Parts: sequence; structure tokens; C-alpha cells
Amino acid sequence: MEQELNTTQTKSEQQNEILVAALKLFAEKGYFNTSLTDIAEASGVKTVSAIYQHFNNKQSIANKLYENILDSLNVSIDDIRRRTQKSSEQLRGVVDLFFKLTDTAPTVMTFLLVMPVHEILPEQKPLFETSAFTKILKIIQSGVRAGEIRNIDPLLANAYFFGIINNTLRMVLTGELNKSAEAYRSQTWLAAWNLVAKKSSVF
Amino acid sequence: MEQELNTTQTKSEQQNEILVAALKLFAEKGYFNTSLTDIAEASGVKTVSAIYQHFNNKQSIANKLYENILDSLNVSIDDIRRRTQKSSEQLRGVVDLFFKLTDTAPTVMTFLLVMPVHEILPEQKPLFETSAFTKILKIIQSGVRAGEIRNIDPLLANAYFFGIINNTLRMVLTGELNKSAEAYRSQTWLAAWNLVAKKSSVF
DNA sequence: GTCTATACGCCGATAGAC
DNA sequence: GTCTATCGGCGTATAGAC
Repeated sequence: MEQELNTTQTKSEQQNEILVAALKLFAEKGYFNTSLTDIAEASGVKTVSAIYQHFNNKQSIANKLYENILDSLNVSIDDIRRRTQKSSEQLRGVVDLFFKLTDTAPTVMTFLLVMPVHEILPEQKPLFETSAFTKILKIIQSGVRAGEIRNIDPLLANAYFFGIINNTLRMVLTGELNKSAEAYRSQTWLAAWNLVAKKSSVF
Repeated sequence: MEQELNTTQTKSEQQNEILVAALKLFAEKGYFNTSLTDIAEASGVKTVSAIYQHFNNKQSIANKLYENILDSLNVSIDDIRRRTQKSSEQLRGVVDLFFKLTDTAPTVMTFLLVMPVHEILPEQKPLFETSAFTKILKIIQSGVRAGEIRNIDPLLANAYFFGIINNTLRMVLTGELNKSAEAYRSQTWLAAWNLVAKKSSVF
């Protein structure tokens, strides 16, 4: 039983390289414009066959990415909800997270905000039915109950609030807005929050 | 020179049938999941070859759709701008148009709001650089000058305003919101307008 | 367990009969 | 000018040598 001290990567390291390369290409060119050859070349794994050591097919790469991103998001949101009880602060936490991710991991946010997941993974639950986004809706619902958020349909509040947030981030990702997400963060938070908050005293 | 009184369709009628069928399929399954065979079967034209009588290739079908939709939008927006000078009323006109289209021509709005046009037509200008959407931005800019709209970056005002509008419509199109667009129209208009309007006295 | 070679199918596109 | 037949190629996927 030799030690693994050679330059050969472990299985999980390779798998990760494939996922990272795939995410980048998917975000840049789209899933259907990306071939397995592209992914093999962009990742350390230089051959298409090697990809099949880790994934059954092309779809399962996208699937794994989707799961990983949502899992990670889920953890972050749990974390945020644990830190405070107030809906406003929880929402603020989510918004800060989204803006930070847009600057530090734009491919991840591109996957979440601009890629047509249902075309790529027709089997998968749509975003808004996933655990992570259900939790965000719960934050809004409890905000309504607590009187922090105006008494409107939580689904609509969600639509409005994240309409502003996500559209701003989408425009950053596409270059339509040309500064970093961070540059728009506080102003956009205020706009979105005041829209749904009970007392809109800021303006 | 015989008269054309037979049941055979004219060239432009056929072309239109192809476009309608393609639009429907693209909106339902996505461009890359739709084959020319699918389009041929769904349109009156029963054979793939016949499609090539009207279009050079698959892309040019999507291209023609894109152009037609944007042209039509352009005309409507010109019309709206001609009817009134006030930015608020012009924006209201655009919003009413979008909501109406979402109910009466959901495939058109799906093409505009959820399809990844740049993946399908990499050559085409992105939506926000098209004439129609430049005009919408102009409406906002003149609203700022006229003092109707708060003095913020017009691009941001645009991001916020249509963030709300488009996200709501997107949720209607995907079924995340389960009533017709019309059911949300006035409430959503108010939310979006008050967000950018100078005096937010409504709430 | 990694690469070569190759199979296989689908789809876009064309040629050519009628 | 419409359909049949078919091509060519790409991209996914696999078999098998080493």
C-alpha cells in the first residue's frame, strides 16, 4: 500500500477539476454549445474518456453542478437564519451573499440566474421549488407575520424583491451594468427592502 | 398566368407557419432541444426539405423570429411614445403591453424574457442594445430630466423597474405565479412605478 | 486506470427524381 | 417546388489495448 505522494490527482480532485471547467464553459458558451471535448481540454483531464470515469454522461455533470451549488446555498442560508431572527436581517444576509457571489464566483451566479436549467435538466425541480429558495420564501412569510413586511402575497413580495436584486445582478453579469456588484449593493438593497418593508420612510 | 386560388399556401403563409411552430417549440423545449424535424411536423410543411425553401438554416429561423418580435415591439413603443409625452404614461403603456402579451402571446414573451438569446444567436446584439430597449431607456432618461423620476442612474432605474415587471411576468410564464398576468398588472405597476417615481405617496 | 480507436446515432443540410 | 433518399459531421459514448 503505497502512499499517494505522486503528482497524480486523487479521484475527487479530478472530479472537481472537471466540474470547475464545465461550470466555466457552461456559463460562457452555454451547455449545448459546450462539448465533452471542450470540457476535457479545459480541465486537467485531457481526454474525453477520462470524464466517463467520473460521470455517466454529460447531463450528470450539469446535474452535479446544480446539486453542489444548491447544497452550498442551502448551508449558507441556514447559517444566515441561525444568526438572527429578524426577517430584514436575514434577507439582508441573503442579498449580501448574492452580491458577494456575483463578484467572487460569477459563474455560479450565472448558473443560478441566467442559465435555462429546465432545458438542460428537465427532470430537475425548478429553482423555486428547491429547498434553498423555499427557505427564502419562508423568511418573507415570517416577515409578514412579524409585521416587518407589508401584508401582501409573499409570493409577490418575493417576485418584487428578488426581481430587483436578481435583475441588477444579471445586468452586472452580462456587463449591462459595468461596475462590480459591490458598487450597487447598498443602494439596491435599500430599493428592494423599502419596496416590501412596512414603513417606507427612507426616501 | 393562372390565378392563385388553390388550397396551396402562398410562400409567405408557409413561412409564417414555420415561424409560429418554431416559436412555440423553442419556447416549450428550448432551441437546442428542437430539431428541424420537430418544426416540420408541427407546421403545415410536413418535410424538412421544405423548410429550406424559406430559410438557409436553423439559426436563421430563430433570427427571423428575433427580428420580427423586436420590430413589432419597436412599432408598439413608437406608438406609445406618440400618444403621450409623460414618462409615467409611456412607461405605463409599455407595462400594459408586456402584461397583455404575456397573456395573449406567452411564447413571444418567453422568447424575450427567458430564452438565452446570446447562446442561440451569438452574432445578434443583446436585447438591451436593441432599438426597442434603447427607447425604453430614453423614456426613463427623459422622466428623470422632467422630474417625474427620482434622480438616479437611469440604467439602475431601468434595472429596478423592469426587474419587478419582468420577474413577475417570468413567474407567470413559468407557472410560479398561477394567475394570469392581468391579475397582477395594476399592483405590479404601482410597485414598480413608486420605486422610481419622485414622490412615493401611494403607500 | 489512462488513452486510442472507433462505433453509433442524430441532426443539419443537399442532391436529384418527379 | 415538393418529397425521397442520402450525405457528412459532430458529439456522445464505449471497447479494448497497454
